[in-house]
Amino acid sequence: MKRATIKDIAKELNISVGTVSKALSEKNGVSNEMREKINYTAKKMGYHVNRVAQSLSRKQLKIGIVMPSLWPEYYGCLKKGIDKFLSNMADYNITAQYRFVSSLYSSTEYIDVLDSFIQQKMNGVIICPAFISDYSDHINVLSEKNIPVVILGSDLPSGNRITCVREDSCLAGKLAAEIMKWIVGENETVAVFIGNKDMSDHREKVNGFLGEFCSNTAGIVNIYETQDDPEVAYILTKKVIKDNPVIGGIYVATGNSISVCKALEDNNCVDRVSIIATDIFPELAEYVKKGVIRGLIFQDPVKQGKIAIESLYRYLVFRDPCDNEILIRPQLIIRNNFDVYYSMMNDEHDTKGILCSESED
Amino acid sequence: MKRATIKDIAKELNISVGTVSKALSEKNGVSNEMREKINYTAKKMGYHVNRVAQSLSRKQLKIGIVMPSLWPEYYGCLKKGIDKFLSNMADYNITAQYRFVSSLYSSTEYIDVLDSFIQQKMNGVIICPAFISDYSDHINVLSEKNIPVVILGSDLPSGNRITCVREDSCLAGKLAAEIMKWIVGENETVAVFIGNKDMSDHREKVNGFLGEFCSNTAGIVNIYETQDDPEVAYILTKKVIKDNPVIGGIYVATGNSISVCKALEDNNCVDRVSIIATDIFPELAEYVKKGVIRGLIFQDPVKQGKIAIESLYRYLVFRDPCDNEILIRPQLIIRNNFDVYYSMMNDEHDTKGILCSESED
DNA sequence: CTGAAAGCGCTTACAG
DNA sequence: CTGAAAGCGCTTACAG
Repeated sequence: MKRATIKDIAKELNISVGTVSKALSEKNGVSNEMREKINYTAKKMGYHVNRVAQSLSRKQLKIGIVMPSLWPEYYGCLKKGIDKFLSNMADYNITAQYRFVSSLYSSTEYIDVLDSFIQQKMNGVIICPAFISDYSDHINVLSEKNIPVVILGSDLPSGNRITCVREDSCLAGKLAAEIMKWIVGENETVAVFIGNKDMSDHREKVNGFLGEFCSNTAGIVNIYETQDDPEVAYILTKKVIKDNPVIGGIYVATGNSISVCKALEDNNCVDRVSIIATDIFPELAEYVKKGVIRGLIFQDPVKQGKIAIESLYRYLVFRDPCDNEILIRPQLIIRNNFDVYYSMMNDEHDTKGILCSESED
Repeated sequence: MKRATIKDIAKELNISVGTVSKALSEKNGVSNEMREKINYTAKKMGYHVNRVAQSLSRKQLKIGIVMPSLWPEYYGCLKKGIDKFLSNMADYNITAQYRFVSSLYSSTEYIDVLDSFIQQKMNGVIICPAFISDYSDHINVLSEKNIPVVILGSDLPSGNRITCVREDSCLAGKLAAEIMKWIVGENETVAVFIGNKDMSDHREKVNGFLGEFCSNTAGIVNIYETQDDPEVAYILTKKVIKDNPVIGGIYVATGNSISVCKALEDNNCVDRVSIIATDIFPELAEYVKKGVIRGLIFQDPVKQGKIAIESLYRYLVFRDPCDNEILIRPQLIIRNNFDVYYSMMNDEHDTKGILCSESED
């Protein structure tokens, strides 16, 4: 009935609990022979470490986190997820230090921060990459020093990390396409707006969308880059609806849906063209209600942050192996459930202590 | 920097930690004067109890759970959610006892179980109601003995419970209707299948659906009872498609979607009639792929179970207040994301320890 | 390499 | 009503 403890193992083998503890947590200072005996007995007795007792007694875990200070709408959500985990785990003897880099295009800042994390003997590190990313060597330095690294938000081309947590972009594109097919007429065309064709997750969304949308129809699709600039998105929308008289829908796979909606309104096209948007912003509510935006693909960045630090914690404390990549599944939002998701995002009381995980299972 | 502990409070007031502990956990045996001084000082020092230390030292929490043994597809999911929480919280010194009642229509079995829970001095109780429910007096007996009760799955008409965790049926109906409007043609009619018109959550789904579907169209809708019987659902479908030559969709708000799909196939109507189904079953996969089922409203019963026991635990240990009712928001599933949800449900490795909650926030 | 001891922050019988 | 002490299951300097 009662679970076996290290005390039970120690008694069984007539040794001290300290030795058992050291062996089981893979520390040095135990002979191989002893270690094997202990592991064998632990397995035999069905021993599982008690995490509660463990976190009460071990010394504090130090996590370093680095992210851009720009784009708070996005990176702020990742941070919110991390903070949420941290506050839930406040009793678990874990502490985190944020460092913010000011440029999206420079990697020297990242390198400096990473160095300081090494000097501070952080137990683990989370990196939210910006655009340019040629510091994979430095990630390898961390991993050589046995400091595990989790990449969060979007992946890096290389570097030795334990996992990368990001959205399932391809599925996002597919879902958008599946809905789009229901909404647009048979002979209408469709446009896709993304930020940048060179970014892998943007490309994945497009590929997902095209694969699904064109699967059993002859849907004609054009792809446009907004550079994640609202003004570009506005002008582009105007141009697209002028150039394509039979356009029926736009999939805005990036954050500029508000400008797109405005442009549609200003040109009296809201009845003709439907929008599938990405993620939730306060300003979207109005367009969702009006039916200009017919659906949203929500890629829960808060959840991404939560999962990232949870994975790191589990790796550090339980030596839990990580999948090479953790993809967060996008959620489908339409008019009627917009409110619940929206209030979920803004709810302050959701910071109250929470116990049991929503790791993607 | 370091958080205040009861030791700090005791030192500050020159008293023993035992007294501080007793006062803070609202136990007897502390003078009012002392209690107030301690509470004041605790607040002043920003004290928060360390839940980790607490659960290591307190005696084991005993939870009693009673549910029907019938309908394992449904109640089994609620149980799975509870079990998931329990396994995540295995180190938290908490134990549960399940009791199963064999009839959906008798309340004497419930009363017997509840009595035995009282005798066993359970710290808290979870009740999953069946159909007949005239044991609210007994729920009040529990609450008089300071045994908190959580109702799970569907609510009871009365009785003093701390909360009830169930699906948001009205929203489920609304979502089904919003999608249905996209799918069916302007002049087509629609049918709704529910289990029983007398059950409040079934009625709520219908009301949600009607309110949304008829809002800005002249959609004609007929409501049918399947009695949750696959054969009835099959016959009914046959009848409905015969009687309504222009029917375009059926919202199956109950668990019989497989029979409905079969009936459509057997009568060569899959191209004419689209289904919006409820919840995920293995047998649905085929019909989702084929496009017979165009959308599913998933009301995560596993999550309901998880949230129910989490709420009870939090109430017991932290005295966290509960909302009178906790409604789980339904998720929208279409062809492209069916697989992720399906695998999520069946995944065994998701029972591995998990830390941080998905309580509805 | 191994062990004895102190400690993490709390609760809980048991004395006084 | 209050306090001293043992204990929950583990880790970690420190001796030997």
